[in-house]
Amino acid sequence: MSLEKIEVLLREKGYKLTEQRRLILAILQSNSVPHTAQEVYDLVKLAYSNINFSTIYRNLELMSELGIVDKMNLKSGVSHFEINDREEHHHHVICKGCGETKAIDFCPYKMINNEELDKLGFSATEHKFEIYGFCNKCNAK
Amino acid sequence: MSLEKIEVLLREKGYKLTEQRRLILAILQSNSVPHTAQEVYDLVKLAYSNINFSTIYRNLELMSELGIVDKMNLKSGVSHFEINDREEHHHHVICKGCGETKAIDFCPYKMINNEELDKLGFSATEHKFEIYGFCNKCNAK
DNA sequence: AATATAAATGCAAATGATTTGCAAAAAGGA
DNA sequence: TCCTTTTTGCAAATCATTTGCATTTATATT
Ligand SMILES: [Mn+2]
Ligand SMILES: [Mn+2]
Ligand SMILES: [Zn+2]
Ligand SMILES: [Zn+2]
Repeated sequence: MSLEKIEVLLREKGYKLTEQRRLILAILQSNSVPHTAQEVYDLVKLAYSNINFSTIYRNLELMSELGIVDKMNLKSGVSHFEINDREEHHHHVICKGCGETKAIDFCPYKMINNEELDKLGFSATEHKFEIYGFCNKCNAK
Repeated sequence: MSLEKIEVLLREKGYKLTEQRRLILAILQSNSVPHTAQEVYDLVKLAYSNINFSTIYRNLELMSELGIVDKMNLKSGVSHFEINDREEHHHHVICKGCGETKAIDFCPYKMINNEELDKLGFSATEHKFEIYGFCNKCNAK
């Protein structure tokens, strides 16, 4: 999603595009991998030393409600946030050594047959698929 | 896994099968769905009112390291623990209304072709797959 | 440009889940 | 029974995240 599109989306709902929001988005857009709130905070702080943690959290939360970012609970229990660029969602491979993540294109949800869910009387809204392991760097050690 | 097997497994590693551990296991075995530490605590407390939270946490953690229970981070960020009965692992459907979970047999990992992971230079150790939505009860409301 | 109003921020304190240090208690073997 | 090691309960600490509130900022209106 382009910054312009995001701005429109915010405006529509009565939200404003502040400097802080711009910076948070810039971070997320520059490297499209999942970041923790802490990581976003540290990086934003370089350009805007007065930034506060609650601003980071409030905005990541807001943007994830608006669908601008994806919020995900990886193994650790700490939330990770990633910009929602592509029109197709994707899943990840996560290194337990260094934390590096890579996108994978395979989506298991497309494989599942809806009868199985119907049988359970369940209407699905979302799903999560992640593979954990070690990247080649961490494997070598 | 039977209680006897579990006891052997603990003993082998120099651990003891205490009353508290027995009770925690009994809870997890009686209803084989994911429970939070809080839920386990509340239920154990009925039979052993002096039980402490740290005992619950320490043991759930230990048992998950030993593979006796599965520890999972569902959407909420609160850890859930489930006994590791079956010899085949399984995945879950989780109701966002009432929190009820149901097992599903479909495992996406079996579908993925290893070339894709090899290309990423990644050696996989585990994976997570969950479907979120609403059960028929919660849907009706 | 000055003013008005709602939204956003920084700060400090609260929260909730989980972890830790430590002294006392319990388990199991000698 | 005695000894050694593990386990427990308790209280306090930690870590991520959230909240209340006074102040500041963004933007629309005059
Ligand atoms: Mn991604
Ligand atoms: Mn299950
Ligand atoms: Zn998918
Ligand atoms: Zn699987």
